[in-house]
Amino acid sequence: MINAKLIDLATALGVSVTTVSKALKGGYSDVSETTRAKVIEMAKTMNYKPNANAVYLRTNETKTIGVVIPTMVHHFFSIVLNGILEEAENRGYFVIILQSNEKYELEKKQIDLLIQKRVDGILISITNETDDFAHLNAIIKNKTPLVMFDKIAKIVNCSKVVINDRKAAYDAVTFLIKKGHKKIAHFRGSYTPQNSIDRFLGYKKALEDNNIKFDQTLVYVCDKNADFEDGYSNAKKLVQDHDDVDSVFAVTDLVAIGIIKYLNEIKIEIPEQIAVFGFSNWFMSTVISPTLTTIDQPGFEIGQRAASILIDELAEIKANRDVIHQTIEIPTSIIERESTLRKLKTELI
Amino acid sequence: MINAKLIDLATALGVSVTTVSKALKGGYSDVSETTRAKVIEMAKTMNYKPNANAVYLRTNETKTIGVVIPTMVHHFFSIVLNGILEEAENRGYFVIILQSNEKYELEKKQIDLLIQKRVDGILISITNETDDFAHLNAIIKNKTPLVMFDKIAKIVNCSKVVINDRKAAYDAVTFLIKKGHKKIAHFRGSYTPQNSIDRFLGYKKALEDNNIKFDQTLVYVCDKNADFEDGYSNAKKLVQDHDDVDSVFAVTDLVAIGIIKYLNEIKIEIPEQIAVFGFSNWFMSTVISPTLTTIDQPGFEIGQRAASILIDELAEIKANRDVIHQTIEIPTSIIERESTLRKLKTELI
DNA sequence: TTGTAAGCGTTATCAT
DNA sequence: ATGATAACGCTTACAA
Repeated sequence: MINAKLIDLATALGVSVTTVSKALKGGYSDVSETTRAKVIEMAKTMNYKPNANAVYLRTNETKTIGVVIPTMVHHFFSIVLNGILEEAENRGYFVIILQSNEKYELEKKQIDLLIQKRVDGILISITNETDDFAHLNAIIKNKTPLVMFDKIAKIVNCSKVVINDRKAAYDAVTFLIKKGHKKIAHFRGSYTPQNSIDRFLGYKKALEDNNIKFDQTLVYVCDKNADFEDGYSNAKKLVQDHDDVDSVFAVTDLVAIGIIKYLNEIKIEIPEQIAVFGFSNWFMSTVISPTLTTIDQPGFEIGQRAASILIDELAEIKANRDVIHQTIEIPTSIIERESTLRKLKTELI
Repeated sequence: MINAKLIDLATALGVSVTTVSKALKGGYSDVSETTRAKVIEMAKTMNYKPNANAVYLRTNETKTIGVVIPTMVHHFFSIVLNGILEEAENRGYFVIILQSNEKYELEKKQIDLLIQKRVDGILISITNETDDFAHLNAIIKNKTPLVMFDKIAKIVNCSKVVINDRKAAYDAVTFLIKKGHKKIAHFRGSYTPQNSIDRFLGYKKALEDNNIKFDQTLVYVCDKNADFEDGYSNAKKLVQDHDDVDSVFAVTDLVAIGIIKYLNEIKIEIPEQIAVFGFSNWFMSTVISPTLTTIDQPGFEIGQRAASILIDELAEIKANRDVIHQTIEIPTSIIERESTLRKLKTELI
């Protein structure tokens, strides 16, 4: 038998569809315990599973949230997704995940698909390309709650979950300065994404606040993809251009690992000659030699909070209450490992 | 306006719902080109998006496939998912992704949810725990096509996409033997998963075929999670137990990287003293020092083929043709890197 | 306590 | 070439 429906249970038991429906949902005072028990029993033996699509048509709820991210082949995003999935599951929501592959056009298309599915709400981390937000505003106008996380657009009127990239970068560079580093290079991301800009600004501010003159030639742009290759090739340039550089703050762990790889190859000692500081705390950072000092960017919590806020807003709307958008900043922290100079230990050795 | 529907377009244009529906779908000969153009125009201005749930109720198709995997925070699975997403998108299907977190009970629950959503078909890679397949057989009985990939159960009657783990392992160990290694340890996965068993059997067979006596004490079980920690701690044991071991074949890159990490720490040279061979070709393998020789397990293709077969079967069923299940073996290959002895290069240096 | 019937948005059959 | 209408599976207001 293919997918039993309410009427199948009803005829099998000789009662009405209404009774079956009420019995299964529970919370109705007007169905006797005995019939209720019988219905539930029968549902189990006939392996009844409610048809979510039909349910939606009546209730206007799909109990589904849609997620659009640039890519899932990315440690950070896969952790974020985990946070989203856990929160959604705990609160009885499905999750549909779509990738934008860092393409604006695809992002638009994916949102369209989610709307066709009539998801109850949408979580999004936008692409680096995205600079027109009409498709996001359309979602909001459509009364579908939207929560942005990680890669957000400040201008869009919705709740957001972010980290403070500027502060985190500031802390990282200050940490290097405190350790005695003076000539600190920065491998930045490309010019458009907000977090790339913010990390750069944090770097610059930390230098200024510590009376170190900002030197544009110490800034290298990783605009390919802010990945391993970028780090590797720019590290090559760096040591050619500046033989006296004593540390690098990289926009991403992947870039930092590219740097480490190159420095290892040409036998420059890390951190004794050049210290390296990453960003994100990917698993890989614990595995590379030397292990990488980095900023922990708590992906799981970001995902969880984003989902939680979205589902809260859904509840508010259902209860006909006003939704107040909020922007949550998840705190980051420095994870100190081998790739930065640890004065004490070095002195002991 | 919240989500325009057919009737909104119809009243706006002064035509019937039927006409609008036909015009939008296309392929109907009985609607004039002029009205058709008008309808499409109006659909655009009113931002009409069909309600997928309502469509399903009529067509019995959700154009959605469900995917259940142990975890997505895993390079291999995230690549597989990419393959699935690409194929599904090209062929006009949605994808709902659920995680089982390696828990049998959760796997069952996730399948239930997919059935409630009335997905057209299901792709699954089962958990290591799963040894009862009633929930999978129920899907099949339910006439929902099922395709298993990577972690499969031979006994379940459906199409499958796999790699030949035994052969791949056999090739890996043969490769080591050809390079002159004689005392080859194996860090295997736990006892239940089929691919862990198969890789072990391939290892054993390669030894036998090359007249190397199988030594049980050279086999270490990574049963925690077949992860980095397992590799690291077992490497410690290995060098204590066998000071003359000359190579290790690891069940997974992650385990291999744990080994490399430990050997690096105690200054054992790789590959000169001990060669290391991984399995899966994770990105990390290209980044670790020395880079890791491994088996390339083409995740993208696995995902793509699995999705393709599933969607093909959907089409067969729709056309009322018989479905013939197939088992596809995606070929693997050896990726040679620094962690195994390369006779020529070493001699040159 | 139980049942009848309308309606959700769409498609498809049958008239016009 | 266009439209009226039934049907998909479910929930719920209302009736019995």
